[in-house]
Amino acid sequence: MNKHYYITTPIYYINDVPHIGHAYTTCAADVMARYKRTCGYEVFFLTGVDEHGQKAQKSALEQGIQPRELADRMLPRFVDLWKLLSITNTGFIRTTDAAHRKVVQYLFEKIYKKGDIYLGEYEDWYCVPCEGYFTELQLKGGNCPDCGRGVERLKEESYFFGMSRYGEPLLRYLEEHKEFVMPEVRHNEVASFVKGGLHDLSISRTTFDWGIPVPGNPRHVVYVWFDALVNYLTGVGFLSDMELFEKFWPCDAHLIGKDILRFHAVYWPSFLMAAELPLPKQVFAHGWWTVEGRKMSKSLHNVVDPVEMANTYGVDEFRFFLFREVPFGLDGDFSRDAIVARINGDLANDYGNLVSRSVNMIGKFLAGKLDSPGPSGGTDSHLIERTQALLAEYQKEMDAFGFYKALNAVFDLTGLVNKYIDTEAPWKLAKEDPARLSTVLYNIWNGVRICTLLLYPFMPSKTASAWRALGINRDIEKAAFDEERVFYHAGDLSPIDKIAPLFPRREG
RNA sequence: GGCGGUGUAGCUCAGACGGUUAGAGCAUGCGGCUCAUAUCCGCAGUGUCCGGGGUUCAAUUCCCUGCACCGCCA
Repeated sequence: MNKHYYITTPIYYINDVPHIGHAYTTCAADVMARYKRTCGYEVFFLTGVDEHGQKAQKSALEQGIQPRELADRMLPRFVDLWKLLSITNTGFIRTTDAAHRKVVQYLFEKIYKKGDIYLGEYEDWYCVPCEGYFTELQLKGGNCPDCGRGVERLKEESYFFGMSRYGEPLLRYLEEHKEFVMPEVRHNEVASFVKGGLHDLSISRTTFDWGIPVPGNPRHVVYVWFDALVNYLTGVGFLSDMELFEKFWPCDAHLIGKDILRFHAVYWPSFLMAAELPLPKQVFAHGWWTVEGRKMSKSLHNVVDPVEMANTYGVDEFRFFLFREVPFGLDGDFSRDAIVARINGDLANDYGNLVSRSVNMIGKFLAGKLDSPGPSGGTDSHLIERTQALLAEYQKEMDAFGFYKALNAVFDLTGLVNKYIDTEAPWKLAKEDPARLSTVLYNIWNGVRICTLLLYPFMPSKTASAWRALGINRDIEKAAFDEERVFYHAGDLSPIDKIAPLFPRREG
């Protein structure tokens, strides 16, 4: 196999309780991973957890346990969630992995020896919960501009990364690679930030020790972001399995929330340039979810729990909603009304009902067995041509993380097939024209099959049921896009009979 | 304060290198079918395309300006 695709999520902070935002990024990566597999790519899909840092150390201390033990306890929250949400990651990294420590130290040392890391002194206002320094100007009323809590004056010896000298090369890279940061708004933000000039970056801490020690100076631990970003290398075998690494690096896409754009689009490429490693092809920053029109926050008690959503509405329905409701990259609003409307409208009425009526007609009118098609007429060609056009659109959008538009194309297709059924009226043909009937049902079967194929990355389990109901014995997870995209007559189908409603309608 | 974006049907949004009746989905109303999860298909709408000015034979689409909201930075 020579087509490779490497996609990542951020590593999630072990202290966090997983919410819709975590689920969003990870599901997006999963949708892309599944899609790329159907397109014949060998996919490496990495996610994981970030365990280091002052905040985790503090929590552990409060609970009277070691930070590592805290991490062990919290880990299942993420691992179990990904299992629940049908996530097909092929790699999972913990920043406490020995292999990771080795990579972080290796790179630190390499960049140090090169002269891009030097020892200096850092002084500024520091917010402990946010683990961030702020300048006098950034403070809001003397407090942390992010969380509003108090800050303390801190001075520490620190290693600095000479990021200032990477401003120019980075700017050039941004100009030559318009797709490096997506969507375009984010690209512009990054470019204007870099144009403003980059400062050297403090990349070690001495105020706590829960982290990776700086090689040769264990009083320092490596700054969390240096530690965290490097996971993208460790996770594909850098140093430990260079064959794997060579196959997948540079990364095709880092998926992130827009809040961590700067780390990924400025710091990370600078680190990589300093380490003389190729830069990732794309950083894609998606938007935030509000809840019933309001910002999601602990204090408002409106944090959306993905486990509850999956249990209440179904895993596939939840996944689908995330990408159907809002263009990927923009902010969106989550509400129970909205997800119910999507389930009833798109899934029950449009797609689900289409599957039901199609399967049922083949069962009822053809005794469950499809014949090869007879001569085609104008409506048939129209159906086939439009389907191919929509497929092309779907593919173009999927390749660029245009999930929303890709799904629009899918629902244009369900509309097209529903309309074809209406105009051809197989229930009449059953009485009047059996030859034409088998051609029409053959076309319908193909249309529904293609809808199902296109929905598979979003709803792996429901589409697998539909696939089986269509009589297909092959596993939908192994379906090859290029084989399945055409109308064909399959000789090896199981009898097609009935299907229980895939998506029962819900009360508001 | 600097840079960037957005403002179009009740709601969410698409769109026009300037040019005949400005679009889609949802919601609403009416009609049709009966294979199907009372589902599907068709029809009907409604809009000072944010305000003001300019360029032009012609602007909602281009330019300037004002207002509102949003993002990034300081």
